[in-house]
Order: sequence, then C-alpha cells, then structure tokens
Amino acid sequence: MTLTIRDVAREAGVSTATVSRALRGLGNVDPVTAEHVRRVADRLDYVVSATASRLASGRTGSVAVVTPAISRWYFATLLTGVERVMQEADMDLLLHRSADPKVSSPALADRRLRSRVDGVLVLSLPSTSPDVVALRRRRMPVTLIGSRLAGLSSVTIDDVEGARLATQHLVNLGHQRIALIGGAPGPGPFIPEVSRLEGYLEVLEQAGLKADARLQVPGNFTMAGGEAAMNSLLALRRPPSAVFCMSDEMAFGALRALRRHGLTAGADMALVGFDGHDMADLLDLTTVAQPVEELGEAGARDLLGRLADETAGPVERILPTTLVVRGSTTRTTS
Amino acid sequence: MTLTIRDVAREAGVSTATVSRALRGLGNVDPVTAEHVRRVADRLDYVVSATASRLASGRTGSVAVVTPAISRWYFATLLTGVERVMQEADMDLLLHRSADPKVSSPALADRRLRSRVDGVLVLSLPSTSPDVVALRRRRMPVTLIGSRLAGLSSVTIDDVEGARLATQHLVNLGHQRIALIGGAPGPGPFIPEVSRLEGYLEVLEQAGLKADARLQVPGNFTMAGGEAAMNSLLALRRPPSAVFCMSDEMAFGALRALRRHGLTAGADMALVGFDGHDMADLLDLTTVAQPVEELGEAGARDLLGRLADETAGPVERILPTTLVVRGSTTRTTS
DNA sequence: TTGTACGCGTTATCAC
DNA sequence: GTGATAACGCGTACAA
Repeated sequence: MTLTIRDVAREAGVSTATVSRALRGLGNVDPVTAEHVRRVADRLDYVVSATASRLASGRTGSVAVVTPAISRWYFATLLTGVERVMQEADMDLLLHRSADPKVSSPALADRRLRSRVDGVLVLSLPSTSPDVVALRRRRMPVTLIGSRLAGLSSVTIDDVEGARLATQHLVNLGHQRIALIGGAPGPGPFIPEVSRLEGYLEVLEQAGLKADARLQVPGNFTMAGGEAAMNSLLALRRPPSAVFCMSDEMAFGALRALRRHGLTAGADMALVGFDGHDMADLLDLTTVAQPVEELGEAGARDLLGRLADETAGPVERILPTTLVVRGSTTRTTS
Repeated sequence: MTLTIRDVAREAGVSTATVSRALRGLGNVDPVTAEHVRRVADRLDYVVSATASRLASGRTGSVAVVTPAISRWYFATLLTGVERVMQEADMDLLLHRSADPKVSSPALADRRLRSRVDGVLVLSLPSTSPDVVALRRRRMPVTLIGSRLAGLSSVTIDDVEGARLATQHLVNLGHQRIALIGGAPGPGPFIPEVSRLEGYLEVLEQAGLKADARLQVPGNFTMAGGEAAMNSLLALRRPPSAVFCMSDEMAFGALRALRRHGLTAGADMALVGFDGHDMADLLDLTTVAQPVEELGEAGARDLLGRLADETAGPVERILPTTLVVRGSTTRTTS
C-alpha cells in the first residue's frame, strides 16, 4: 500500500542498496546516479520508513525530554529552545513529563523511553530521581539542564552566584531581615534549590546578619505557593523587610499577597525574584535573569554532540545570570 | 547485545509467539503460562523493542502535536493536558513546532511526521496551513484543538460567544467607544481571530454602536504586540474608553502601556482579556476564561478514540467559556 | 492453547 | 560504484 524503497529502486532502475545510499548522501555513489535516484524518489513522493530504518540501523533519530512540568514558564521556555535545535537537526522530540515519584512507579521514564530514543534531556530533576538513576544505569546518553551530577553533561547557571546577586542587592539596600521563599519544605536534593539557599546564606553571613530559620519558607515554585509563603511571613511577629524568592512565579504570588495586605513591593517590602520571567518587567519585579531559552538550546546541542561522538566526555557548561533591578526593590513611595 | 523476545521465550520455555501474546495480554493464552512469561520478562528486565514492534504491527504507538508556539501560556497549558492523556494511554508524544510558513518549506510537518506517528493533534492552526492540508491529503487521523475545519474532529470553545461576553460586559458598563486588540494585521484564516472579531462586531451592532476600523488594531497575540497596540490606541485623537483584547497576554502588554501613560485599568480605561491566564487574577484583569487544559485533554482523547476506531466520524466538541469580572473593568477609583 | 515461519522496510556487509 | 542478501526484533497467519 505505502511506497517502499523497492518501488523507488525499480523505478530508478537500480538496487535498493543504491537507493538507500543515494538518499542518505553516502558519497560512494555516482553523483549522476544519486541525483537520478533523488529525482525519482521525489517524483514518487517517497519518504523512508522511519521505523524500518530504525530497526535496521539501530538508531532511532529521536530524543526525549523529561521534565517535571510543561506549562510553568521556565520549562516551557526551555522546551522552546530544545525544540528549535532538535527540529534543525531533524531529530524527533518526545515529550515526557516525569510524574510525581510518590504516585507513579519508579523509573517510568526509563521503561517508556528504552529503545525509543537515542538520548535524553533531563530538565531540572533531582539527581536522586529514579528516572535519572535508571537512565544512567542504562548508559543512555543524558544531558542535564538546570541541574548537575558527576559524570553527566549539564548546562546550568551558577545558582549560588545568582542567589548572591539577589541577596547582596538587598543587603546593599540596607535590609537586615531578609527572608527566603524556596521550593519544597525540608532540604531536598534539588540542585538549584540547594545552591540558591547556599548563596543566600553566604551573603547573609558575610554581611554579619544571622540567618533566621523562620524567615525561610517553602513556596513550591508556584504562584500559589509564593502567595502562601508571603502570607506566612507577614504573619510573623517580626516580619522581614525584604524577601528573595527562588522563582519569579513565586514572587508573583508574593506580590499578590502583599497587595491583599495593602502593602506595596519596593516601598513596604523589598522583593527579588529569580528567572527573568517575561512578566517580571510588567510587574516591576527586580529579578535575577537567566538565559532560559539558551539553556535549552545549549543542552540540546550538547546531547546531539554526545550522540554523534559517543566517546565525548561529559561537559559542564555554565551560563551567566544578571541582576535586573526594578521597582520592587527600589520604589521609595507607595 | 540487548535482550530480545527470543531470550524471554527460551528462559520461559515457550515460543516467541506465546511471549508476544502473553506480554500484550491477548487473552488466548493460558493464564498460568501468561503469568509465568510475565514474571520471566520482568525478572530479565525485558522491554519489547518499540521499533521492531512498530515495523511488524504497522502502528507506531505515538502521536504528534504540532503547535505554532510552545512557551505561550495557552499552548503550554494545552500541552500539559495533552501530555497527561497520552502518558496515561502509554502513547509517545512527539512535539513539533510548525515553523512560519513563510520561512520554511511547505508541509514540513508532513514529511517529518509521515510513518512516524499514528495521528496528529493540531493546535490552533489556520485551516489553510500547508501542514494541515498535507496531513488531510495523507488521510492521517487528525484532531484540531482551537480551530475547526469541515471533515475534521475538533475541540474548541465558542469564540463568537466568548467575544460577545466580553464586549457585552463593556457595553453594559456604558462604554461607547470599544476598541479591539486582535491578532495579525488584516483578515486571516485563523479561526479564533475571525470568530472573536465577529462576536465583537455583533454586540456593537446590537448595541447600536457603529464599529470604527481605527479602533481595531493587531496585537499578534504577544505581550509586546498588545503593548504596541494599546499605545497606538492611546495616540488616537479620540481614544477608546474600553478595550477588548483577544488574549490575556496581549492584555498584559496593554496594561503596561496604560501604566506607562500613567493610566489605570478600570478607572481610566476598561480592559478585558481572553483566556483565563494564571496571572490575570494577579493583575486584576477581567477576562473570558476558557478551560485550556481540558481542551488539551479532550482533543487528546478524541484522537485516541479515532485511532482505536478508524471509522469514527469527525466530532466537534465545544467547551464553555465564562466571563470573570475583575478590577480592570470595574475599578472606579485610581 | 501453543509453535512455526514468514513478512514488515531498511541498513549494512560482502562480493563483484 | 553497484548489487545481492542477511540481519534488525517483533507480529501474526497458519498449522498443529
């Protein structure tokens, strides 16, 4: 029913082997023959069966990206960068959301991805994630984006430095009680979280301010979480005068909380976010901007390189962050 | 090197055919044998080769979603819904961004998707898109989300009605000069755009207000576009007193423009968005909310049904929208 | 209920 | 440079 390489071979008057070589531009084919074959294939509107090609060659021509979330700005933006590079490279991109490890079977990604992709791009997953562990054991080419792990290639920002930038900015403005809105409650293995906490604590210490555990609250990296976190901070007997949020989306939630309390960011409470979200500008939010789309592109390119040259050693690329100062830390009047 | 069905067959003491049947739960296998085979496969950590299975069965077990954008909220949210359903159905999901038809070869999606997927989910693409045209000709199962086309299954909202809700709301508030910030300049084949314009015009007419072409400006469905659009409206000799934006993201941009002009939404200018974006609440934006994630899920389910039963006729599902009134249209004081 | 054997459409390895 | 042909790993008549 559907056209096969044999049809093209017959029509072109050559063997299937030659068609295969010609269509893939393998070089060891007479240029004239090759061109002829290509013409015929074109005329017939023939497209190689990806499936058969995969089975025979052992390469799938596709990669998977496993991510904890899709619609959150950071991940959606990473995806944009990844997709662009993969499309250019003519690679299929499989999208896989890593389910909550608590509710789903461990290493689901591994089972679903085995024999389906040549490599995997892992977005911001904790190194202890069963998915990552399984993938590693399988010796599947993996590149991490947004987290690091010994032995694996990764593209990240310097989270410690980013947090330092944010916190130092607040210190410079004279704040003494600087709170932190972070991710999950309790210390997790989630790299950006740990590193940003580290940067925050470092600066406090250097500034001679002592860290107060009550000022460190979880926000789960969501708007709702950020709002709840800010509410709890405002309910403290001695609320902070400044807050560093580990993500812009949490900062947006915090902004809402402030507003509902009749407070103004920048005047009543200094607020710094993290990410460089599109909407940070609109909301006049000071933030530590990271080149998210570029992170995605760089990660994708690294993985492609790794697939092309299996012997390539792991590379850890670190992209720069910049502090973008806006009204949420500098406004002086309501 | 890698485990095959033969290894499992040998180890379990049965034929490969039985293994194949048992592992797929085909029924015509002795329950005891089946269980035994499953155990062995499990112990060996065997996973069927998706590639070989595809070649033999003719089904790829994967679907593609082609979308004009990934990080825009609406699409990222649709994707979340789609991905959830596909993961539950154990279907691979290929992500493909449909490039700008002007710069890319026509029907790129078709060539890249042929023989790679069983069906395609098309997000909000104009029916004249070369991708859609090619897919149709190929008789590939297709479900549209966010747009409609005779002969194809689709899941949409009632865009006309949504626009009516928004415009009527503004009319009810007593506005006489109601502007519209839309998509691309000039009339396009992009369904939501056309329909929303239609609903807007209908209400104006019913209200005895005459449409003013100068009050209809393109915003390209981006924040930047929305901002520029609002700027141009404000530069008019007789600016509108209210604006209906075809998307929340454009409304956000419009909000910024207002702010830069020292104006307040709701007090100096009424503003209604469209989508029900997460952040509309934070920005106190009145909007026509649509169940975006559900749209994605419904579309995905429809496509799955279509794959299971090729004879199923096309279905057009329409999900409801609701007007969410907030301060951007009702605030009375700056 | 189970096993045998062929076919799925390419790629890759040899000869030529 | 080109052509046979044997894998690739599984599904599925068909036979038993």
